[in-house]
Amino acid sequence: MKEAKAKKGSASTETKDRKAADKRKSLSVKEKNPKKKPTRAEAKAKKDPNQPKRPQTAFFVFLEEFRKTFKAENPNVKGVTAVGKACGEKWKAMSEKEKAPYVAKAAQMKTEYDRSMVAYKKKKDAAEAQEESEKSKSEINDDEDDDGSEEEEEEEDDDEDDDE
DNA sequence: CAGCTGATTGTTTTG
DNA sequence: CAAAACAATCAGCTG
Repeated sequence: MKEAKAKKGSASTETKDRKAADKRKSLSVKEKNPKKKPTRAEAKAKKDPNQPKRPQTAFFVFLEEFRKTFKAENPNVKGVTAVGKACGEKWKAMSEKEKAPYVAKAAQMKTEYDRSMVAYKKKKDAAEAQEESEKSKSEINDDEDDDGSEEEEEEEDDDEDDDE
């Protein structure tokens, strides 16, 4: 029943939000359209085992916790959609201050991701170099040795601004 | 039996 | 710069 696209009368609250939602869903995972060739598909095809996944956003961090709360009070909840919607509205209702801890957590995750990305980048760079250099042949050299060479350092400026 | 879908927003990614 | 994709989760449905 996916054809049931009838959105009926949009209950209440926001109504203009369905922009990237349907799109992303339509052609994201699973290639239904053989003609369509999403660019990412190629990258996915490779699916680098070392490529770190994207860091969860503050919303996701909040979502994880929210799910527990939501399910705790709504054990009858069935799918993720219910929580998603509820969380979405709640998230919007939350003040930045309340989101702050979640945002901070997300920022931390991003930092970790950044670190992983550097390591992955090095590997990737080496892999590409190897690919270009050696077209065919048996590679196989799996040893990790660090050689600090190029690293991107980011400075963190602490500026606290609190306003209510 | 096994795997995808759906829904939320935010960050990452690529063009 | 902007649009697209994907990040987690979980239960339900489909092949």
